[in-house]
Amino acid sequence: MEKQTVTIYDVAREAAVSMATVSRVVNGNPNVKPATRKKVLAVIERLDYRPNAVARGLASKRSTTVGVIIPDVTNIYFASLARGIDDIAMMYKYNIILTNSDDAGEQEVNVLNTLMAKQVDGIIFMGNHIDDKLRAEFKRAKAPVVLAGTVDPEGDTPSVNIDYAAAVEEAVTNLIKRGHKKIALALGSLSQSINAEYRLTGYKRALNKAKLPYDDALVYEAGYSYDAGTKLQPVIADSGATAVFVGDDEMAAGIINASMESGINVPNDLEVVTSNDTIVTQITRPAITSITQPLYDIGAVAMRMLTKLMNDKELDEKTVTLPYGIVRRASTKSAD
Amino acid sequence: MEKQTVTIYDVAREAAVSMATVSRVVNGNPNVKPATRKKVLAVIERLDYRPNAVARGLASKRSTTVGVIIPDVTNIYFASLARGIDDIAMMYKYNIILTNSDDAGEQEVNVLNTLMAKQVDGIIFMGNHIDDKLRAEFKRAKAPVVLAGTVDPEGDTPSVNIDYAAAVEEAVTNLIKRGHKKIALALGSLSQSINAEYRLTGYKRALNKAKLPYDDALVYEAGYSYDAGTKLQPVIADSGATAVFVGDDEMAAGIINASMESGINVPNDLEVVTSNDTIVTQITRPAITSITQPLYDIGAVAMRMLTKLMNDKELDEKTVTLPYGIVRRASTKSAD
DNA sequence: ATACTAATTGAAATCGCTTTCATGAAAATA
DNA sequence: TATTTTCATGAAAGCGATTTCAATTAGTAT
Repeated sequence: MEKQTVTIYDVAREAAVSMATVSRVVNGNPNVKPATRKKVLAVIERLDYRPNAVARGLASKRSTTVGVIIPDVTNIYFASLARGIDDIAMMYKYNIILTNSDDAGEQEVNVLNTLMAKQVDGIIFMGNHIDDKLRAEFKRAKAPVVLAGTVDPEGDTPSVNIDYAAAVEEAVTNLIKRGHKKIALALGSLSQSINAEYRLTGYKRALNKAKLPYDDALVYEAGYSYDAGTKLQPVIADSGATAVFVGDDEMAAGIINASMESGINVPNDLEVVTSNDTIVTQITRPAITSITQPLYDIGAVAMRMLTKLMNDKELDEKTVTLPYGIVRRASTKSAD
Repeated sequence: MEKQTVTIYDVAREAAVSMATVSRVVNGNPNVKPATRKKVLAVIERLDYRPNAVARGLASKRSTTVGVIIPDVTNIYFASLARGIDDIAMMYKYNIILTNSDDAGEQEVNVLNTLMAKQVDGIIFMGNHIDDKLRAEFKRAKAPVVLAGTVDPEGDTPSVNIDYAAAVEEAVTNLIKRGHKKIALALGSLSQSINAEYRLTGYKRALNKAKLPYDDALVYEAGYSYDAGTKLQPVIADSGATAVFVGDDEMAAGIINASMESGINVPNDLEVVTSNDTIVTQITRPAITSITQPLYDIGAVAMRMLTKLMNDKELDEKTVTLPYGIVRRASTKSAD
């Protein structure tokens, strides 16, 4: 009792025209006499004909589908970018094949390959690190790739980001201005270039400018999770740091809650600044001062760039840097 | 300078076999002499041949792609389900076309149709409400549909859920046991059946059992967001309720924070219980007592059911009800 | 009317793969 | 050794569209 599918051929027959003509009206090709168009449209309506996108993809070599590689959908930061991506994609009539990579290099390469096999017209990649293997795959891919919220120090792949180094530098400088001498830096893995080459750089620049010594021991590599934050807190407390810049909001929440519970007051004993301005920063008590990023827009702009690339248009700029901000909340003392 | 694509035909020629044979080795068909297989594999390797999934899909009428309709990826609850879905999908070699519907009926129907046009082999639907139109589309679709974390009172569509009514009943009963007489119920729209027909039912059952009067005025329809919670809090405070059951974690967080800030102590003046046990429940202070749901598993099980359906197998049970729990945290006083 | 250009159509080739069916070769049975 | 079966393989017909190119019609200017 398989449901019967109506094909372009059925429409052509019923409307007494050729498949070519049906194809034209379906695709809005103007070279069709209005009367013919009307007739075909009527048959399409009557037969409830829906073009088969797969057949169309094979014939036209365009799938109107783009691949999106994301470390983990349940990560609000990346999910927010994904939302921006999908909205713009939908606006341009593209669909999204979404796959989680867990930030694992091997998995990323795999996923990239299955996406290419599915003939996606383009790819948006999100991740915390890009290694040579991945870069090689990007080059090899015949579909354009755009990075969203993802840095590649090599910079040959188009990307959309904020200036992480500058943002961290500014945030840390604010802390320094308020008199802090020992400022901890709580990040994810330093093997990820966003940490090693951007956040750490911004941190060091701020110290340098203020002629404060850089101390390795104040830089922590932990996971990007609430639990990682709670576990890291005692270590930070022992270090004697009076402020901490954190690379992830949930981790910051963990640090704050663990601090308060062990009698360390935030912000009086420890000021905390975080990176992503997700809803988490508003939920904690105290709420968390944070770098603000136009998350949705990072995704949206990346997708816009990709549509250009997919239509063989030139990009105005290969590396788009969106503005960031800093919003002060209760986890830091009032400025100056 | 278009990159040249290697087709099955090229491989066949180079290996001096027919396309059929190449197809067989690519698909792991056992009817190929080992020597031949080896030879073909070598050519595939040398030419770096990758089967075109679109062509394959057209020929075989299976796209190894499933559509996933989600209200909003940035909603942790649904994103968690999506993660479970994707992991299992990947395990079975399926890819996910993910689209946001914003819970809007019209958009849901649209999306469903473009998914069908893309020839997805199956669909997983998540949403807060299913109306007749949508149900009709499900029937019309020739691909199987499974609901994840989504109730349909009509119950003809296979689905995976927890027993929301029972969970709410238990949670509210716990509150009643601790002496509460006026318990507020903060939900999303009552036009959504999960609220109107399940949560509200569970709430009423608990009251009934305890012979407490049901009062319309204690049931609130708000949005599922942090801000909705902060806005709703003063209203709840005015109602004289001493406890509240909330349908969404972020909303619960808003209620808690607003309460504490206006001098209403949680749990002493107001006990709060929420529904989804997302990370938010651990981040707030006090942390929130919550119904626990196996979010990841709901998605995973739904995807497993879908794979069966896609392979024309019978389902053991059409409606799967996974176990829920209740985890006590600081937003309620210690039981009994 | 006549010739010429522009606007509409249709025929047929493709897109890259799967799959059925026929066939020759090799293995098993008599 | 003759006869069946079983294995491996290839030829070719789709799958359901797009797209090129030629043919036909309609329009417009002599």
